[in-house]
Amino acid sequence: MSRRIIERRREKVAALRARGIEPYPHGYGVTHRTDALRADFEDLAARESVVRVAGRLVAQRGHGKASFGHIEDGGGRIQVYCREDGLGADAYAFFLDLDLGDFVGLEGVPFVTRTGEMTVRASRIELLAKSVRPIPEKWHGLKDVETRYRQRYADLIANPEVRRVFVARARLVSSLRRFLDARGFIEVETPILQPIYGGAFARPFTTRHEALDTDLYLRISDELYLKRVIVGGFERVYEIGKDFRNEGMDRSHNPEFTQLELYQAYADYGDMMRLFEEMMAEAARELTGGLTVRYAEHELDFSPPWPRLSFTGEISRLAGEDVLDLDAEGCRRAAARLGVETTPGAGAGRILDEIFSEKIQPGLIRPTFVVDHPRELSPLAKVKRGDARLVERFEPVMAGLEVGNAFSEQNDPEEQARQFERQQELRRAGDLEAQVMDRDYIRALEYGMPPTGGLGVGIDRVTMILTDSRTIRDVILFPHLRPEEGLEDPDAEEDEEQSDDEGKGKG
RNA sequence: GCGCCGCUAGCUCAAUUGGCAGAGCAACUGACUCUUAAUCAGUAGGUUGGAGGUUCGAUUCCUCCGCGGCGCACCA
Repeated sequence: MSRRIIERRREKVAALRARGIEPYPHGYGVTHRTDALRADFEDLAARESVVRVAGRLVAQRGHGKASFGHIEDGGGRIQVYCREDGLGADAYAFFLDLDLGDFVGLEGVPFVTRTGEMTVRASRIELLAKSVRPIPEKWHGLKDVETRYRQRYADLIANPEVRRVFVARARLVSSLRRFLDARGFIEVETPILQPIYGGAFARPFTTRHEALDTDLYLRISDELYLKRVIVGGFERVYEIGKDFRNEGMDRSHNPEFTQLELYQAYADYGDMMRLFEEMMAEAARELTGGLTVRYAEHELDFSPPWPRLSFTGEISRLAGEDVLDLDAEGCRRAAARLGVETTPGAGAGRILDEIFSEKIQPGLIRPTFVVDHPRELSPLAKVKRGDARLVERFEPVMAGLEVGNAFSEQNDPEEQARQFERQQELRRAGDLEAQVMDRDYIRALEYGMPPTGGLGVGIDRVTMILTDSRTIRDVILFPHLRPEEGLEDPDAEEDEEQSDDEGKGKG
């Protein structure tokens, strides 16, 4: 362990305090972030202006009576130069005594070195926060994936590209908000703790409200509440927030994930497709400057319009027969011919979904809308005009990844109630992901909901695409992991040893 | 959940068929007033993820456990 290093630095903290230097002061008057300093550098250097910069000391190169270092702040890095005859012996010794990882504030005049690097020649140095734990190695960075996820702070310190991903994520979300706000959508918030969950096929997390003596669910989607808001008269609403699904985790699933859901009155799923295309094109433009995005070995072109691909049409083409004419048994035989394993007891729709997911979706690289799903798979969608076997629904797919789900929303309360009842039957038959009857939602629809288009977008997955990330864990700051064991004991031990250790001379 | 792979110093990685556990960076001591992966000389640092077992001897072989990664199954 790093016990010796940490102990030595803790001793430094104590020694500084003994000398009347506070190792954790309350602030520092910064005049320039490093990017601002860099932008203005020539001018500041020419006028020999005194600047004050602050950041983490990330490199230190001593040369006897002169030293270089780099400090890093939110804007990047800047080189600093200290020399004994400029600072005085005490201040220079203080600089040499700093450790990599310390936060420092530094006052001085900008200049350009012989090698052409922008540098601040320090005239005063202050410690702003002592680092007692060694930061990861500067050259190889921090590679161990487990440590990177568990200690994201260390990952962010060591790996600058990680920071870029999360900046991109923030810019994506802000771009989506701007896009929707500009079109008259208003952002609302709906409950995360819900007495009845709904809006998707998934098992929920359960929690408990003690005062009410009742179990609650963490929402699996925002859908049913947002449509209640549409019933209430808001015509364009959206919410960006966390949903929670009690399912397995892999490169495209985290138990909690961020979803954008939006609903627009008087719109249908065709309108939602056009909205989504434009929204993504704008986001791509803002993040990458263009409409093509590099993902793995692919170039994804976001220029609208995207191809529309019929869900059942593609399967029929593959199966060599019209799968809409088949019952569950027929679908099962078709799946078997295609070499797709099916879940025992699954209905026709579910089997078609299994065929699609395995045989077609992985090949959908360029942004594509998969449209018109079987009714059975979509209890909250309206039937397709002209074909009662289908619903008006689409899923945008890119690089083989589903990034959303949308439909012309079911607004007939009787039909919705029938769909819920069918789900109840599936539930009784053992399908844990079947949807739950929500009588209050039916009551809301009974007041009348205008024809409405709805769209859900997986923000994490879109971020993956736009940042060329292979796993969802790379776009979530603190992805879900099993709890770390034995973390607290060693720390307690450490403290204990430190306090009663005087006579033992450990090491 | 099941299968395969991994876990060695603070970080990144080595270690022949089972035979004294090593290097670079970081750390520590010293030299060096424009360096930048600074350089040079030296020093210290390990319960090899944990617990058992086989063996004269285990980082290495076996069993169990923990954590992670990948694949399979379900979803956005």
